[in-house]
Amino acid sequence: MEPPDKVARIDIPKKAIYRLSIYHRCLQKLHDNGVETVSSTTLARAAGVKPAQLRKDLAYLGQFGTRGLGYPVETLSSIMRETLGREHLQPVILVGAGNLGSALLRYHGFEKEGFEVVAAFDANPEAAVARGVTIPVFPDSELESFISGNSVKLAILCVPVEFAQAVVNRLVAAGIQGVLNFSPIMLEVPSEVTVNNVDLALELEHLSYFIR
Amino acid sequence: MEPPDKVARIDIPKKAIYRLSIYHRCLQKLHDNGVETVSSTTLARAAGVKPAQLRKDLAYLGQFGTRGLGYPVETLSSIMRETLGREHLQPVILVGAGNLGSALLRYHGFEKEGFEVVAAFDANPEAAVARGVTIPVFPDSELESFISGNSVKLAILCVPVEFAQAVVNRLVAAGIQGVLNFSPIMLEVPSEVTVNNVDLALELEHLSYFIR
DNA sequence: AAGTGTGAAAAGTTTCACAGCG
DNA sequence: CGCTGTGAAACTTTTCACACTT
Repeated sequence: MEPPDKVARIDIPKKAIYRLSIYHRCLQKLHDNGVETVSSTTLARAAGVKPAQLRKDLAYLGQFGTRGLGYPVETLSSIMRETLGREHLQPVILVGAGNLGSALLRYHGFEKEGFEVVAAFDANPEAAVARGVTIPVFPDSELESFISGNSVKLAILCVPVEFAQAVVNRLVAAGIQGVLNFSPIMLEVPSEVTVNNVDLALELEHLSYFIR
Repeated sequence: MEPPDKVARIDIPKKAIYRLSIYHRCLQKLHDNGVETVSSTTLARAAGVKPAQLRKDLAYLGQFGTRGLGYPVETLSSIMRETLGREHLQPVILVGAGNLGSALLRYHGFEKEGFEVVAAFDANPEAAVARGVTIPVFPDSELESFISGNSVKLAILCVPVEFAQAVVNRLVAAGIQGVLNFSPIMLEVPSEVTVNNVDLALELEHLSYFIR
């Protein structure tokens, strides 16, 4: 028995999904500038990809272009918002408001792109507040009740590496379905949960390979 | 005329290089625990990959395993340190000590993995110092002289998105060869310069696609 | 003339399966 | 026997080239 999954989603290649988010961002900028139509060549240049790849990626969403003219910015933008699951504002929680975690909270880089970080959790909430965090910081014992009470599905994980697996287990048990993990560790989660790793030291190490 | 490039480097697949860094980290941990030999199955599990892939990846470095036994932790570790360009401590600068930049400086996640952030640059150095940054923060006018004077090759870029391209142009002109870019923009650089993007909002957007 | 949509070729990556060595 | 090293197969992703539409 196949799950009654939402349309199309199954066949879009993983890497294409990343690019769709980039296109989405470019389209928003074009829309803000009053542009109504854009060609694959122009949008591809803005996104840093080849025109053919852009067209192939957009084709996963359906046929929205007009030959000889290009793509309608507004239409494409809302189709993508829907496909990417961004029609509704997603609440996000942050777990581990230490050095990095509290920095991300003050950074507000997520809010700018339309995500609302609604609460943070830490073993020591007072310390986080003292670091200048303005959103509510709760003791981590309240994690489970907050997640289920507020139907939170996304979490940003910034706890020290030795606690990461234990904490993610609790998050998953409480209903979290997507985790942005900043710990340098491969978390083990059930297959229905998605983990994205942001490993800063790894990125630097990768760079150091390419410098002569 | 081919450049007299260092051995092997040319044929290692891009994605394998990321994994080599992960293996390197796992090997260091094993070494700290006094383990002398490790099998592909064990190391693969620690790194979160399949044994066959691990063996294929390690084979890019040469033949170091002993059949029936496994790989020598110490030897492999130093081969990898060399291949990844980590024999010598690489100095790194950070440009843009605002909210995110100064947070990364206080985080010390890079130092833990053996990179030394030697200086930071900002249009307003005093503000960064006030944020509790302890390494020297210079006005950005001193970027060029510092980079060439100290042979810096790696930079972490945390300036606001509208300045990112202009700043990276200066970095490249001054001799920077690798950039860890936190701005949500595709930077244009000459092909001999490597840019790694860390786009936090993009990662969240990617997650929101996968949650039901 | 300009620009999309798409099959088919090419390139890149992962997995398999097993020969061969210690 | 256990475990590496690897050629070949399978799979995924990118690029090309051009028919087709406005």
